[in-house]
Amino acid sequence: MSDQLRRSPGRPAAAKQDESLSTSERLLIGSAELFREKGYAGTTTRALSALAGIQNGSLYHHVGGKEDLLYRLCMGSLDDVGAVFSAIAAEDLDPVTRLEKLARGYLEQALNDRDRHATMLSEIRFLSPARRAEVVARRDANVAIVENSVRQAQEVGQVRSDIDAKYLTLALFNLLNWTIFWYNPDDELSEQAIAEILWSVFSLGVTGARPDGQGKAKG
Amino acid sequence: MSDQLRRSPGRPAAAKQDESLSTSERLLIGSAELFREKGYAGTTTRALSALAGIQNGSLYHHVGGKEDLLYRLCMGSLDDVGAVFSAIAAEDLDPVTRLEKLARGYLEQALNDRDRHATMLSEIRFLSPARRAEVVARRDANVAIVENSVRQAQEVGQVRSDIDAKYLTLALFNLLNWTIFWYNPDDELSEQAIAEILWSVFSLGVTGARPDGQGKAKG
DNA sequence: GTCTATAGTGGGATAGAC
DNA sequence: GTCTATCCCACTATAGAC
Repeated sequence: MSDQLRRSPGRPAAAKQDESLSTSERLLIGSAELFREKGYAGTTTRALSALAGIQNGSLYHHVGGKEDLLYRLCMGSLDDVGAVFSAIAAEDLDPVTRLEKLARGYLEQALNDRDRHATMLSEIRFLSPARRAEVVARRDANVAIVENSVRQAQEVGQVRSDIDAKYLTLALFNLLNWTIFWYNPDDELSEQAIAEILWSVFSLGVTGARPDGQGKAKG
Repeated sequence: MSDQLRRSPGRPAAAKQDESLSTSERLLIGSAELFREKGYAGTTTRALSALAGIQNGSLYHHVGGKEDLLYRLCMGSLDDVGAVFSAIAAEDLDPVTRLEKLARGYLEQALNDRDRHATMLSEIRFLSPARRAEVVARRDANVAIVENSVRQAQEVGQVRSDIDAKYLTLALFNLLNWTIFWYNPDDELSEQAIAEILWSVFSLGVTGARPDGQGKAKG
């Protein structure tokens, strides 16, 4: 796994100074930082090289080009999530507990690896069609694991069945994904506290139980 | 209001052909399309000009530069949301009904104006510091209206108080904002059906009521 | 209000020495 | 594995004619 390629949570950009990393590793970490901050199109290979402490020409000894870095970041991020998901899926859990572990595992990965994960979420469109398709397929495989858990939880009656599993899954990822764009580890709440809040809202919202005397405001 | 500057929902890019619009209007609509598709940094002034049916040099008769277009899109989008919010805030509603109307109004705006809204959400970072601060302040004012509604709903006991209004508001915007990036009007579900699902999950998740015999999965 | 032409800059990527 | 030097292209924006 690529644990060592992840910046410590909440640390400022420091790929340049870290002498313990190889140039290729610094390039990967630095590209996640820059792609997140300035976007893929707004990041120059010169800036990437500088952050890794090499000259522009030297970059092409390590990667085929700028798009290579984006591709590796996307696939790496999704592979890490996939590994976490597979481990959870292999456990013997009741569906809603599995769903909770999937959601918490995903958020933990995303928040501890925000540069790479945010890049994966928002810069996929800059990949070539072939690579984009590959990355999207990888992402869809991860989503499918969650959707299956939702469906199983519906089948055993743990989760409301009045909404299709597809849309409950999308709602869950809405809740988790957008967090990456405002979460700040220096703020008052820890990553675990955020996970607690989001799961608390989602799990309650998804069980199908309604408080007396309120019902849908529409009706 | 800038209703006429919005593409019909779900229509493909057509700013170039629409003869009923002025060049400036075509530029604004076209820039939203391109910024959403290729990002601000990935969009060239030549592509913008071409989409509006003029030559590159002519663009500068209408706008000071590329950033102008981004600024106008962001402020326009936020002003429209602000107008909707203000109208709702002026109505005499109980807090949770007001909250529902705010959420539905926001989603309706966002989904009917996806290019501009998505651009506002993801390209703000490319504005100059001064303009970015201005746009962020405008956005925060809109968020504050929702957060106030959440807080009032908590005070009258309509919404759970075990989570700070700030984070319930963030959760709500998580749920709404990310939808823009996957919603497709050509898919099976209408914008109203999506709103129904998301509000259903959020409102239930936020009332604080829990089904018997389940409670928090954490124990 | 639009055109053509172009200034001026900076980009991604390559070549070949060390 | 890194350097310097450079090619070639694309970009934003301007100038001035019509």
